[in-house]
This record gives sequence, C-alpha cells and structure tokens, in this order.
Amino acid sequence: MVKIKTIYQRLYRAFGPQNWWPGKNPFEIIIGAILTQNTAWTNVEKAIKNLEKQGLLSARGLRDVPLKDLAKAIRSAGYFNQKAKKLKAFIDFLFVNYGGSVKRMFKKETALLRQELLEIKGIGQETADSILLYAGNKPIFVIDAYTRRVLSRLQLISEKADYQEIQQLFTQNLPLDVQLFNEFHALFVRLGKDICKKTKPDCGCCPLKNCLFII
DNA sequence: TGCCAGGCCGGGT
DNA sequence: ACCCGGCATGGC
Repeated sequence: MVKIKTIYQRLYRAFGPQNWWPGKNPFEIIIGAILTQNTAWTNVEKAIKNLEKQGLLSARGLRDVPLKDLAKAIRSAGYFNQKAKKLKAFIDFLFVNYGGSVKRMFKKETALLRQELLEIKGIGQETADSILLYAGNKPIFVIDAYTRRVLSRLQLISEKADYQEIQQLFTQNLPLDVQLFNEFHALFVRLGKDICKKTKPDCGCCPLKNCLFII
C-alpha cells in the first residue's frame, strides 16, 4: 500500500514545483476557476486576457457588463454562454453577501463559505474547493478527474468513490497545509496529462506513457 | 481528423 | 440514487 505522503514526494521529485495558481490576485483566480471547468487552461488564459483588455476583470466590471458582451469576451474558454451566466451568478452572490469584496468573503468561516459557494449555479465541489484553496488559501484539498483516475489506478479508492470520500483520504493522511495541498493537486494534474484514460491497471500503456511507474 | 481539456446542471429512469 | 446528454473553443 502506497502512502499518500509518498505519492506527493515522488511526484514532486519527478515534476518539481508547479507554481499554481497562475493568476495574479484572488479575484482573478476565482474567475479562472470557473472558466477552466472542463477546459484547457490555454483557452482560459486568452479569455482572461480579453477580460482584462476590456476592463472587465473586476467585480464591478463583470457586474455591469451585459451578459451577451461577457459571453463574447470569454468565447475562447468554450461553453461561453453557460460560463457567462456562471460568472454573473458568482458576482451577484459576491455583491449580495459581501459587498463585492472577495477579501470580505474569505473572512467567512471556511465550511460555511463552501456551502454558500455550492449553492451558486455553476459552482460544484471542485470549483468551490479550488476557490477556497487557490484564491482563499484555505487548507481544502481539490479532487478532480485526474486525481480520481490515478488513485483508482493505484487501487487506493474504488472507481465509484464519491468526492468527499476521496477528499478525506487526503485530509486524514496529511497535515492541513495550504502549500502542500496547493502543490499536490497541481502535481496530480501534471501527472494526469501524461497518463492514458483507460481505467484498468493492466492496460499496459502506462510505463510507455510516463505514467504511474513514477509512483 | 477526431478526441479531449484543471465540470456542472437538468431531466430521465 | 445513479446515468446521460448538452454545453463549445482550440490544440495536438
């Protein structure tokens, strides 16, 4: 049985620091977290640059821009109609509850804030946790498809383990360290890019594709 | 060229 | 409680 901490150490040794989140301030990180849902980060970067160029990369900017214009501005991020609504939903939430201030938002007790975020249409568990960890610097572990795939391949979880269950595997076996959680999740994503999507551990392609032999 | 990317929602069984 | 289709651009 591989220990969680060991996985981290080996990933870190193999890939080094990943320098997440590639956003300047917490607000921008939140926007990125929503835009990157099921989308390549390179496409999101273009959308964020566009928002910045148009002076929309702020709470008031996003609040005041018409939905259609917003959708056009984030076109490159894909699902732009949906995501425009999601951004609006978050911004509404931010103004209604925290006067448009991310700083004020993160003063809320973390577990309660997580629940509030999950009530926003378009923010699910992974996005909420990404916001808490990468924008809010809260020790919340983010679970994504890559993490699932890797753990499942290592037979540390069943293929149909739910989000909470997987999350607990980390929070119960690691110190609640923001920097550790930050780096660990980023390393899973880094590894995930290299491994195949087959779920059988004996698919035979992994050693050739620079995947789990690292662990 | 088709497949997939740092998901989530809503409707159907 | 699961399962599935829809959402969409850009890169390899």
